[in-house]
Amino acid sequence: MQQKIKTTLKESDKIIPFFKIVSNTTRFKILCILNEGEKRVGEIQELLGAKQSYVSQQLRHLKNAGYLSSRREGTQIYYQLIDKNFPEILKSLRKIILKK
Amino acid sequence: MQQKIKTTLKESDKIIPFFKIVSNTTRFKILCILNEGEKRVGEIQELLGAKQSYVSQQLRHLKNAGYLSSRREGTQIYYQLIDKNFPEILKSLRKIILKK
DNA sequence: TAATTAATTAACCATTATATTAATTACATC
DNA sequence: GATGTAATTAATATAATGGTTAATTAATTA
Repeated sequence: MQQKIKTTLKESDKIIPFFKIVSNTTRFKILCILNEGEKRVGEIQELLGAKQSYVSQQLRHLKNAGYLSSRREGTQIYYQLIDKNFPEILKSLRKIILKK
Repeated sequence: MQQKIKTTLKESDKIIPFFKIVSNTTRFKILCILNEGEKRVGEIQELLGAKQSYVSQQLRHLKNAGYLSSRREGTQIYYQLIDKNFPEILKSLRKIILKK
């Protein structure tokens, strides 16, 4: 059993970075929004009711962490979710925490 | 679809507090340790290799948030997990993130 | 090429989180 | 009641986050 604990503690290094990313409200919501499909920065900003510059900062953060990719179209930039785990995790957490 | 996003954004208030708790390495590890069964503060401290006072602070934090309960036995205090969701969430995340 | 729009980046400040050290409480034993 | 041990609490210093405003880049259009 003590061995089982040690194994779990080692694994935590792979799980905690995910928690650090999604423990920020804005970042978590961005992931939820993009989980429904690609969006422009302006659309995300509008849905969140947040400052554009702050949304942009968090988008960059999420992109650097490997959760998002982006493409430019004229003056607008579209972001999309590239993480394979997030949709599954969200689905699973909704089921457990919200009983849905 | 836009409606679906709004629903998810509202729900996030119920999910994010969990992330804030477990995004701290010490707190997450404490939950993992206690997931295997009740433990004394000293045992937890030893498994983590952390300062006793810091472990104690995080135990209080987790207790205040409703994740733990405690009982005294002589000079020692035993903590145990009372959250029903955590074990299930951990199991689920291990499966998704670690493919186990 | 000046003006406009969309988005990013930089600079900054307030708040919160992390972690340490010192002081305190609570119990047990001599 | 003095001593020792286990744990908590208080006080504090430092690092990290959250969030704002202002400046900058990049593309578009008059």
